[in-house]
Amino acid sequence: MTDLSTEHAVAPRRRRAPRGQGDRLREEIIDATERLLVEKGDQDAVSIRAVADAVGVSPPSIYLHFEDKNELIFAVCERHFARFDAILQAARESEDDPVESLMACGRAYVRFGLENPEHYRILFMTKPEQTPESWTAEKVMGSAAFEHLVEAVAMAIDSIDIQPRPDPVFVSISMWSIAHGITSLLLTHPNFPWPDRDALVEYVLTMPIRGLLPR
Amino acid sequence: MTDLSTEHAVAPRRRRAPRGQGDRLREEIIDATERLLVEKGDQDAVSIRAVADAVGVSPPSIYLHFEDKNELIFAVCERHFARFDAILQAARESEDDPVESLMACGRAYVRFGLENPEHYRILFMTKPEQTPESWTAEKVMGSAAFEHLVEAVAMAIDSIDIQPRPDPVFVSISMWSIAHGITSLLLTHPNFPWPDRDALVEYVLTMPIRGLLPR
DNA sequence: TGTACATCAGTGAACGCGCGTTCACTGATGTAC
DNA sequence: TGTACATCAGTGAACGCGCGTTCACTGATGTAC
Repeated sequence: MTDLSTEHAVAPRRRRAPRGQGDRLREEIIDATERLLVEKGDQDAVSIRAVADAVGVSPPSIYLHFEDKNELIFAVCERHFARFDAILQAARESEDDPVESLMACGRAYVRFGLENPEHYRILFMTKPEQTPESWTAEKVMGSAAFEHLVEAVAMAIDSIDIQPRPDPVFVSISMWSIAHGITSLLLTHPNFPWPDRDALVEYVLTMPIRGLLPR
Repeated sequence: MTDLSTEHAVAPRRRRAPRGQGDRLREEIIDATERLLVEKGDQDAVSIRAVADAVGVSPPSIYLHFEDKNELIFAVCERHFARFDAILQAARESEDDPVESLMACGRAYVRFGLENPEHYRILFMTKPEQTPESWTAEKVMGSAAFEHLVEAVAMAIDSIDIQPRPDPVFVSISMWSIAHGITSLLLTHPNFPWPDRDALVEYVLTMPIRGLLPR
């Protein structure tokens, strides 16, 4: 470590981008922000100055590429939400049986949250006012991720042929809230004497489906 | 409104407490903090200065009664957690049938969260490091509230006589996580196009119990 | 009944901090002539 | 081939802000004599 008085990592001064490639800095800024977010584990600890230091650039340079801090965080969110969706899709396709496929989604959801706590926090646990503008519910609702979930639920429902056929959107939302419940509690109360984590996840994830089965 | 330049409400300067009743200020401070918390709807917006202004006292006076800000927030938490437990207990006793009694608990839980969003946030949605010291999981786990839940679950289980008898603690935790899931999602995503809220709550709360019933 | 004094419940002013953001600028690089 | 110039990717220094907390203090109130 060669830094003298600063608390956070300071990258060596970055070389200026060649003409016409000013946008390269934009990507570097997003990368650094995401890295900081993970390292510090706290959205509030990620300041414009810290990001600038991590990139090896001066604070005002950030403003060449982002309107304000909000927009920067938003960019990070978008990128990670896409990754989140990709992971869920991969899990879904890993199983042939529709019900198993749905369960795989659920497990992947919880795992994503536990492995990316700070991203999960920003995506799903941040109060509305603190969320970057335009990162609204419509965004989530209209997102590929949510559509994919509804699809998976619909296929599971059809495969076990329940009468009367429940609304896949309603069941999807229930599943989402249940997966979110266990994920967020595990994140906020890591020291709680949880029972076996996998068993718990398995149990609660099964519920919305099992509840639908005929008696 | 007669305040001139300050943003938040400033109480008239408070009259000094008579000899031997210095502790009266302590209660007034907790009251004011709680009021501010609800008004501002943001834990971070509650500053020592704002609290002092709300009470009608100078900032250093706070330190006569609390070690630091952390301890002040902690005091507010404790008080509210007790209230929370009382509400759940009342709900539980409002029904005779054990299963109905448990459901009443669940509904009361969700309602408490929605009606006291900022308190709920502090109690259950704050990251471990931000939580006041000693407001640990052991606190929650050992709390009256949790014991009461386990009791209610055990009674419900026994009343419907499931074989083999599931672990009431395990089921309690599942119920908690499910109630928490729907509560916290409703809080963080108020603009999401939720289906009928009561139906949703009813549906997810039923799950952990229905899942236990014999096929 | 009067007064010196200890105690108690506070206060006023200042500390150092890190923050988001703005402003006027600089200096390397490519281009026109 | 040489040079003036516009453009572009940045920079340095400063702004005002609100924060938690500390320090030396004040002045009303009850008590001892």
